[in-house]
Amino acid sequence: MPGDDVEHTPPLASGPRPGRATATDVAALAGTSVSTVSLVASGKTKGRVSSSTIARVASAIETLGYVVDHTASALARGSADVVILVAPDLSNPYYGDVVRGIMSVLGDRYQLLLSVASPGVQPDASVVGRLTALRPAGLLIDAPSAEFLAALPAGPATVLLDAPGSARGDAIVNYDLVRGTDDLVDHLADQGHRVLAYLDSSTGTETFALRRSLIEAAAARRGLTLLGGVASVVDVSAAAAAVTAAWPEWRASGATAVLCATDTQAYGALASARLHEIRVPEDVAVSGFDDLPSSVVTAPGLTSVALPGTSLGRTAASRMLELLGAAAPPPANAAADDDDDDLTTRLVIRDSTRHVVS
Amino acid sequence: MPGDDVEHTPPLASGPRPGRATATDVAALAGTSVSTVSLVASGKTKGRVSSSTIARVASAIETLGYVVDHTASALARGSADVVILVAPDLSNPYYGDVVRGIMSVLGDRYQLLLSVASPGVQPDASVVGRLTALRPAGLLIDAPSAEFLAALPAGPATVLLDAPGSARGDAIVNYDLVRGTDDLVDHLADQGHRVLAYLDSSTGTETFALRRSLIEAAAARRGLTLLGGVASVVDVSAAAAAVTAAWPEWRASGATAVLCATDTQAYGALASARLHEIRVPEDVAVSGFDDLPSSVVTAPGLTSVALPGTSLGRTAASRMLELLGAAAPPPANAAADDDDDDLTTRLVIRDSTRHVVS
DNA sequence: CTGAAAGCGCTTACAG
DNA sequence: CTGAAAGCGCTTACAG
Repeated sequence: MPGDDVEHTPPLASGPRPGRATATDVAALAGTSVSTVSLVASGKTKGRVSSSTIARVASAIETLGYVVDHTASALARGSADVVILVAPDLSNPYYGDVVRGIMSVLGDRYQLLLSVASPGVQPDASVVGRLTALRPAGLLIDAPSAEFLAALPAGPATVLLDAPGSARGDAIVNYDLVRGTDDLVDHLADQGHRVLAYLDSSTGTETFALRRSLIEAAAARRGLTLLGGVASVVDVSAAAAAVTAAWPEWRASGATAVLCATDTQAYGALASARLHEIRVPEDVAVSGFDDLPSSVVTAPGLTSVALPGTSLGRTAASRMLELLGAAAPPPANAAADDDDDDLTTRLVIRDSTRHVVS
Repeated sequence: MPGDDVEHTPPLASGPRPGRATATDVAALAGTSVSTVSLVASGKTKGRVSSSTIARVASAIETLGYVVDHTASALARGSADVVILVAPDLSNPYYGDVVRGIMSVLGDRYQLLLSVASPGVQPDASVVGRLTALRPAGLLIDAPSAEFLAALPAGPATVLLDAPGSARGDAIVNYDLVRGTDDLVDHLADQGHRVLAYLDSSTGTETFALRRSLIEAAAARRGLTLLGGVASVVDVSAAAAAVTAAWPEWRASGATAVLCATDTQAYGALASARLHEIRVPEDVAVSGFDDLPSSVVTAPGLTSVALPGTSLGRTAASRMLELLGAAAPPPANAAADDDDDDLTTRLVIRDSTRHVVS
């Protein structure tokens, strides 16, 4: 009789083991080997385990609350079910959207590990070493600098987010920034602005270089003058200080609009304007990028190029699942072709630019 | 001659090994055993390894760019150098501060892994299982619900953040909310308000229950009426909708001030007021909690109870290092006693409440 | 279909 | 001071 040759399982009288149940515990309870437990736990039973054994093991797993030890599994398989997101900064609420998009696609299959740098500082090579020591299955790199990319190891699957201009062999997911920036400059030109000032981000990531050059191109197309050379980190106070310092020169050059690389910096511009009794939009128009939730309630409401962060996250995560050979969750709408998510940026016009320059 | 008995190291002619160098590689290069490499790599050489051996191994480590494999190390030691932060939501920029504070204290010693739930949803027991399968050295739980705490495993070191009312044996780091809420209610009472409306968070975490009860207590102390029962998730639009719906009743009850559980919800209140042409602060005063960076530039500027998020993160991380037996970095100012960081909340008064009710 | 065995790369007593 | 060996808990050929 099958089952008779099973040694009497160690008396459970000794109480639940301190700590987690192991595959050995499950095997003992189910009367099988650890190999079989592993097969069942990882779902690789197709044509290899009888259904009665599967049932027995499954119930033992259930009873003991067994969860595969991630560390041991990672060591044995050579890589962990962990995807690491490297992002420059978390204080920008915009990243919350990206993270949410990523997690919605990754689901339970992979853990998302976050590696954040200090504001304005890019993670360096030593970070990369410690990161890969965790044996991640994949690396998601948001808004990287060129130096950081150069230090990246070749090992794990890598997807770059918001990294225009990177020519590595990696998968890259970028916003379509052209639409939003063109619309922004067109809108300002239509309002009668002739001289625009640009507050850049000093973070030194490619996405900001692209934003600047797209605005330059659009300004040239419309015959507008663009004043550059001013930058700050992505922080309200720092941006306010930079704007305050730049103001005399901008004024002298006849600038009537301040375009900022991020909404956060635009908040600084608004604060600086308020402080110096410069009226927005009457004296100067102000715009940003990101369309943060709070941009609805600033004084005045902030015109902004909206970046679809959740779409970026979802698309990047889907790409990652492809690279990892895991099936991406089926798209909700079968109409879409490859990308279900629209990465087009979109201009949101609010009162901060609603004034016609005479 | 020491070193002569070293087998000629495998010909490097075959090129750098694909993948990372292992302790075995280092041992071969240095002419020692893996045991010794392990000792040197982890700095446990005190009285166990000769300085010449240390030097040899160190240089081999340098040469090969050896980094201890985190996974294997975690398996051998029983726990990983990973600290997991469980937070309800990342879209609130306030969490950026907390994360920054935590990382500044954890430094290179531990990796911070982030587990975020969907907005308004608490992570449940299955999350806990997968979390502990990673063998984290510690768990940092921010703003947990009672149910979540009940599902927590006893294993890893745990520090609760912003979890008033939790009576587990865990280390808990809380804000001192009394000061900020008392000042808020006093301020409103001084301005002549007699009936206050409260927009609660529907997230169901303890910190919000405490905020409400502290406001209730302060209102009672000052003889004010507090209207409750209205709540929304922490989201601008949701809050706006909730306020819009509540407005008739609040008006009828004579409320002249709307206190919100978060700045984000206060933004919604501002947006709703603007939409319905209710003037702030003339018709109604509005306040929040968090003092987000953008609260400086809302229209009008938002009065808010500032929560020192960075301090919370730093303090919690220090507590964690204590629990883990790792020395916390020495406090910058030796004056402080136990806590270097001030967790006192502070009322920041802006225009949204600057109107005397007649 | 099933299990014994080797191996993932470390760490840690333990014996020299 | 140093190294051989066992073990962490899995996974995966491999042989039945």
